[in-house]
Amino acid sequence: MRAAAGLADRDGLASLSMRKLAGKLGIEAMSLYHHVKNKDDLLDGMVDLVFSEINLPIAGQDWQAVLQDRAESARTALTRHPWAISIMDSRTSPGPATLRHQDAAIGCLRGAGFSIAMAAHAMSLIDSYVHGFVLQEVSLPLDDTGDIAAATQDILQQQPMLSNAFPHLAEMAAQLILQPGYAYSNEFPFGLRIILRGLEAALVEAGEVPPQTLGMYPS
Amino acid sequence: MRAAAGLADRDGLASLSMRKLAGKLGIEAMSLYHHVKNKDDLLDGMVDLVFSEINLPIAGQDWQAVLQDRAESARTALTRHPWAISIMDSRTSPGPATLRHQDAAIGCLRGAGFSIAMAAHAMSLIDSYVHGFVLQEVSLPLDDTGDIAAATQDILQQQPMLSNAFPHLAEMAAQLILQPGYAYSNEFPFGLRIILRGLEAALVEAGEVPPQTLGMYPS
DNA sequence: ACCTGAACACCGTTCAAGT
DNA sequence: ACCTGAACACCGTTCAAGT
Repeated sequence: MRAAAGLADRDGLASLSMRKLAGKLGIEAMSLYHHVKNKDDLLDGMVDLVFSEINLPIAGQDWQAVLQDRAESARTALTRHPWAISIMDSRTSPGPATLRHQDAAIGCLRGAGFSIAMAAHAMSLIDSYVHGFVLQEVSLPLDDTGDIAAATQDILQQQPMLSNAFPHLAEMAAQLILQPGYAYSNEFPFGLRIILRGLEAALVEAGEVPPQTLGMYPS
Repeated sequence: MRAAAGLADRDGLASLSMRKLAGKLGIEAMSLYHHVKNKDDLLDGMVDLVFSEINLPIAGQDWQAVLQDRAESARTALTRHPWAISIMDSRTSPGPATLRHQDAAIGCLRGAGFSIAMAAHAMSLIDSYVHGFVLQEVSLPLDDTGDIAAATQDILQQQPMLSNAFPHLAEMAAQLILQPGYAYSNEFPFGLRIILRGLEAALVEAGEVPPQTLGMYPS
């Protein structure tokens, strides 16, 4: 699994083949089938390996800290293995690390007073945001220095009419994206903060957390 | 493009090949290369086709209605073509429908008083949520009736120890997911509402919308 | 139990040749 | 301009055979 993840990290998921993986391990391709059922089974294992790199939520911490650390840690692991996000949700048989992680997260929320339904709401919202953000982040056309400006300028220069046809996109490109120091990654905390605050408000509305404890969670 | 999307809708993206697409069109595989540069070019066109099915935001509407309709319409189009979400963000050359859509959305936000930075924040947050939600939604192991209960029970029964090792997952499965009538799709509005409310609050904090107009947007 | 070579049914794409 | 057949360098996987 580690060898497979390493190859996918370096060359991309598309160029990971049973033959190349075997080559890296110094064996023949067919020998792999004694350790995994098929390539799908290999991908299952690789995804579970990534999940094992995400911080395990710690019971007893306040729920906002748990969700924030979980979101940031998941994002770190998923950007370290850019191939993971495109296959993790479509794996139908979750591995042990995946199950352990989800169970711990739900446990923290339940311990903090979340109802089952509200915990499901919260997990869906956070996971959707994190997965969707990473999905966009890992597929940005960055150059070697991690800069998006060059690629953006390429698109704009391919069609000089573009600035006229799409004035708002052109404005955003010129005044924000092409500015030195802009990085899409920095958009992450804004959305995460809005989501955590929103969950806090929803909890109070649902009467699942006493309003007077709100002061505990600086926002 | 329409033929390619139809094949991918029916048989999945993995089984879409240049040879099969040509067969469906009654020509030889190599003839396709006179209409697209390569398979990547074909995928670009397919993604742009999906974008063309998303409602174009209408200038002048209030921004919450625009963002909500955009989110729901995007989700509809993306679930109609389940293969799209896995490739749409990694396309590096956006097509005309894609650019037109993004430009119109930014225009609506700018017209409603959003700064450029805040519009970028809002687009990133909404798109991350919608894409991430659909990414999870389209890869759920649903049976023919669209029910997830069977698959969930399969996982639980594969490992009877599972309920002991992962009590919170087991509880959520038994008391929520396996209940008749539960559908993951119904989680969508909860997160969307939290995000729209949060953006409203962020706008007011940033002084980009006068607080007294808040009454216009029922939440 | 673990590994191997040959083979099968596929891929995307190039190229020279047709109309 | 548009299409075609043969060919090349790949795939995942099966199977019978080895140690």
